[in-house]
Amino acid sequence: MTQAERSLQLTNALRDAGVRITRQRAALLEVLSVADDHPDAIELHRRAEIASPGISLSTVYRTLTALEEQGVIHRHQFEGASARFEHANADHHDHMIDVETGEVVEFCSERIEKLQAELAKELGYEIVHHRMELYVRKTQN
Amino acid sequence: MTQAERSLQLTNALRDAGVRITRQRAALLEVLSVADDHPDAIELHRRAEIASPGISLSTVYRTLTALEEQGVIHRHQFEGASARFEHANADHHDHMIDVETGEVVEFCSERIEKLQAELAKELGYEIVHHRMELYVRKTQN
DNA sequence: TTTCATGCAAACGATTTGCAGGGGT
DNA sequence: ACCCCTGCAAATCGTTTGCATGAAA
Repeated sequence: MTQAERSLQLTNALRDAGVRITRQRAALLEVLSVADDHPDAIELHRRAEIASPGISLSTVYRTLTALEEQGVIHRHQFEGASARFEHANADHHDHMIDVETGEVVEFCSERIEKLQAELAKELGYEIVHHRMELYVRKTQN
Repeated sequence: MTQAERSLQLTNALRDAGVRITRQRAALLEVLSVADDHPDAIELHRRAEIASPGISLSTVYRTLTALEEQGVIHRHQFEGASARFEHANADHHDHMIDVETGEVVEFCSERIEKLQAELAKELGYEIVHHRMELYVRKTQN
């Protein structure tokens, strides 16, 4: 499936869910699908203005909330920073945040996930979702 | 060592670090050392008012920041909630948050910690600190 | 043509801060 | 005495919301 097909499929699904695809929303969807980093609302606003000049910050926030509710994007609240977003089409993963640069690296560990589930079960719980963030620094040499 | 001795030792250490022990701070330290839950600033303010009537919320916030800087307490930013605090005299642990009740359960896994360190190392990082939160629900039956 | 979405400005809630007076040490 | 700490009120910052207008469907 090409990128254009995937994009069309997504907008159709959103329309079916009652989410109107306006110029502003199309711009944000494009910006999000292209992004390979984890931008915050302000940065997304900046990027969306290129395709949709005059788009307001409230629209950005409202759209991000709507897309999150539809499961199209994920919202992350890293320490001491405003919320950062990413497209949800990748597999589940967790994050390492470079404390010097703010750069985010994705990683995944089946083994950790399994241990988490076991620990929860032992205490009589099931996991609804989890958050695991490693605040890291580049090792010398 | 008795509780009273531990408390005296702590206030002496704080004084040595240049942190004056005022009536308000003593009240907060007492409230924090007695708490077996993870209260937020508003709740701590409420509790501190018993020992120190009229204590202001700003003083609570300022003191919490100071105590955190001294390593006396830990600050947790769980999802969709204001910061919650706990005394730092226990061993390292992570948290499960019951999404229905907001109740917090502490847990610890050497194995997970080890895996985290390995994963970071593989990517050329060392862990400064981490955050692992399991948002859970009581299992039926 | 009926909603739902937008832009603007104002509201929000948690937390921080400037200032003048008070209290540890 | 010195200067840090307090209470108050106002400021901050990211985010949300009320409202009148505009545009998907």
